[in-house]
Amino acid sequence: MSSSTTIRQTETVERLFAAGLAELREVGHEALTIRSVAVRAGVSSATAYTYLASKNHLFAELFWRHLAEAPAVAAMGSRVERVQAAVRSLTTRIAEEPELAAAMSPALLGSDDDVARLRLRIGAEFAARFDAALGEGCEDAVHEALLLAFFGALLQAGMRLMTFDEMVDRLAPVVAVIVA
Amino acid sequence: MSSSTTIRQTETVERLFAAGLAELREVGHEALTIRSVAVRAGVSSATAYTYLASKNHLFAELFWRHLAEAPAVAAMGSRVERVQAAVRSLTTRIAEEPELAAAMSPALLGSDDDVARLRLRIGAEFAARFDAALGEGCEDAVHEALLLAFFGALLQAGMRLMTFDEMVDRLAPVVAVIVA
DNA sequence: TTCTAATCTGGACACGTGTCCAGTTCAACC
DNA sequence: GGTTGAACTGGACACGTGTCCAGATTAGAA
Repeated sequence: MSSSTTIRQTETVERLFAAGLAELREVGHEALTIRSVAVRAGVSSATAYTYLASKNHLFAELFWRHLAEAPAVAAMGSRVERVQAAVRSLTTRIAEEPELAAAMSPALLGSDDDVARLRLRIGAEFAARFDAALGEGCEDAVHEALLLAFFGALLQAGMRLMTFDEMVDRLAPVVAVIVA
Repeated sequence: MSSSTTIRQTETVERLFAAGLAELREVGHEALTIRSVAVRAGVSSATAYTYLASKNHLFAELFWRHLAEAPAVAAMGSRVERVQAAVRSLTTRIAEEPELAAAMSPALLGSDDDVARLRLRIGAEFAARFDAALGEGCEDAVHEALLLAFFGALLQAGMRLMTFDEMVDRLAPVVAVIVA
């Protein structure tokens, strides 16, 4: 695989992800099909399937890319404040793309290898951010509790038991209980 | 709908759920199809679809029925101990049916009305059990934190980031942090 | 026994999924 | 400018989903 062909492939992949996001915003994750994404990207469906293992893989990748852009938070204030800031940064970022947020929960439960890889990365990203916010000398159980509560909130939002916008407010007192 | 016809319908439904569980245990939730469940129940697929809105609905219903059988815990010991006992009761019950546990997470994220109704019931069941274990005079945030952490653990197990068997041990210290 | 109304059947339908492959186009290198 | 090999195409495939409906079966009431 020479470098130039890699460039070509990369362009195709990027076109597919861009088309995927546009399609997702426009028709939602239920109505989106790989083939409709392929059409929008100006590519045959066979090509789409060589880069997108599945709908779940597409959503997981889009979510990961979106999430990675959430701003890091300043290392100032009390421990509780830092953690709350980290939570706020992540949740508001997620809430920016409601359709992506809705698509993400079921997608990340998929059993594709590509999805498995991405959810590890995503989990690690959450853990790293909470780690940074908690700072040195913090019980493992606190870190774990925080992570689980955050995942739980994601799940509840995915189940529509709360909205992604509500997450920030619901999590603030929870963070206080856990970190204090 | 006279009472006798209701009996007939009930029998059909029960046969479907029983066949669903047997099929689930045998081939797993990926390979299971509504039609294979129908065959096993000795019923046409058209009939199956009149009672099972979807695969997700089947899994959600089976999970709910299974969960409701988790033993209630005695109202003795410290608050932390009671909550840990409640968590243990639920998680061990869930772990008894690994395939059902694996099927449940994606299923509960479905958008059918039937699924939505069931997940409310299931969420309420969790909440009620934690409520009973926590007893009087407990901050809302603690209750909320507990519930979110439990949901989070379910999600992580669904994602195969941990096994359902590990849940009990991982949650014990988390409960201690939250309730203490 | 006969009628009636609900239940169940079988099989077709439109649709999406993900796979496959023979054949075409493209970009780079000689 | 031709050759080469990767990337792309188009279109068929087998399969599962969930819907539909005309007709056969069934159970119970008259």
